[in-house]
Amino acid sequence: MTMDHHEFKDKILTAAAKNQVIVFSCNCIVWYSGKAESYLGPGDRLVVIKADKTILVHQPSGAAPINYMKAGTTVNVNLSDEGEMFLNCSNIPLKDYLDMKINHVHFLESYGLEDGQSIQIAGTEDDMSQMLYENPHLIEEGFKPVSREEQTKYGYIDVMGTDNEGKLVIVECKKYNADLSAVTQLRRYVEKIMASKGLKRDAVRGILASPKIGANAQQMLEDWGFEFVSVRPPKYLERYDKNQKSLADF
Amino acid sequence: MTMDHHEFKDKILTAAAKNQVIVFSCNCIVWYSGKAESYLGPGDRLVVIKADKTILVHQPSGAAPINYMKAGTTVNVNLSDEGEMFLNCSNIPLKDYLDMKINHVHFLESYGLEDGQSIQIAGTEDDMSQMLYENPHLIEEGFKPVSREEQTKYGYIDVMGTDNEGKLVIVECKKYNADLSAVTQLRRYVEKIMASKGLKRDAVRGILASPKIGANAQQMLEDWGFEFVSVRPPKYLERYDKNQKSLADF
DNA sequence: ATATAGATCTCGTCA
DNA sequence: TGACGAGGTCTATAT
Repeated sequence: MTMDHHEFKDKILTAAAKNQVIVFSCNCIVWYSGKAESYLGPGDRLVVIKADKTILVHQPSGAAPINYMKAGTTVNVNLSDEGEMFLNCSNIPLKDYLDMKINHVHFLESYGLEDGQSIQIAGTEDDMSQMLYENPHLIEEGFKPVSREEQTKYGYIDVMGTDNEGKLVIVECKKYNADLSAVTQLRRYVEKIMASKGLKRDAVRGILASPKIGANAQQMLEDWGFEFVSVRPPKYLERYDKNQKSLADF
Repeated sequence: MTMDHHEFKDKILTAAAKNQVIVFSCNCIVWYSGKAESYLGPGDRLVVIKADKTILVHQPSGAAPINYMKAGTTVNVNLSDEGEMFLNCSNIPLKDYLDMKINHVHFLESYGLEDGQSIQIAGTEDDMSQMLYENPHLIEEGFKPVSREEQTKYGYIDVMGTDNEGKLVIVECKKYNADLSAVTQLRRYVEKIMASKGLKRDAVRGILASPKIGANAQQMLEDWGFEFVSVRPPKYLERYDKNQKSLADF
């Protein structure tokens, strides 16, 4: 495909005005200025301009965009007298600027995409805290949950309850590996509760519930008198088989 | 553009075999199973298959992909007897599976992208800690930095030094707003140093250096006897003007 | 491989 | 709008 600069400019501006999703591949140089500044030398990239004017610049490898602009960006194409082409993007409220010198366009497509669907996810930390709330014996025998996802001034405590001696128990759960920040997070909640209820340290138990915990995190947990309970994340829906038998389970 | 299933399958597999970057727009349903499970009902999406077999599924809005697969994924296209088409992606080592029922393809392009460039970024937290190391008066008069980015057993301490009384000072810097986790992070470092050097609490000062700090974080900081120093993130390169005069500065 | 922390994090949620 | 925390975070770096 050959595409001259004027054709590129026309296609971009027309599609952008219609809030189409635009994608093109090109050889380019990229400058960004805003919360940080960056420069990316010449190379081939894939550029996406979304319906909400989110802009993504992707290299041929890697999951994350190498450069991007948030939704609400203004897009312009400018041609210089010397025959150079620039894609100039600005988001004034955010003080973000992204500029590309486009040396060569490999292809360009645009289309009006319609999608009102929201994703449904199972197996999150929220599912895990719900599992613990509904199956308190997974923490220990005698544990009585009182609240879940308590997002008050005490903090966003996953599960709170009492043990068989009536002592307050605060549970922080992690889906995967519990690390140092998980321990400090638990500690922060315990201290908030202590302060707000005027309790002493030995009147509150802190429990970190996760599949596993790192050695350093374990040490810090013990140093602070907290406990670790090994809990597997909730069993997800069965992987649907090749006949899609269980697709309807969603 | 009209494209039948066999043509789609052929184009995908051919381009994937050549490690081209593939992008197509389609109406589809998406299932994911791996670290979690998800379902996304029918809608229009943009799908990218990169040279390293990273796969991204994007909705028309938003910066983040709604589904993705990490590099090294195996891609297949399967046609059912009933005329249905599926893009089946699997990453066996990661136990990740992504499957799409593709109802209609709006467009498809692929191209062999070459890009050996690495991005250059200014204005990161690392730049900020370097600025403080080289301009210690920004912390306070008499501050003498000793180490930077100390990633030893003591932790990843941004800047460490001594004040004009010879007391140990630990600085944690944040580019933007310092929040509760920044305070607990600082606290963790101070405690590690205290423990490793056998120092008492009043022998170590902890300073949080950032442009601003939240009210709750400020309170926690004071509760723990730490200090806040207002520091602006490093001045970036001047925004290049419209004549690209300063582009060569990179 | 694991551990640790930053990120122009993004995204959702709630006061 | 800001604050707070989760994320299939991703990515880079060090051990």
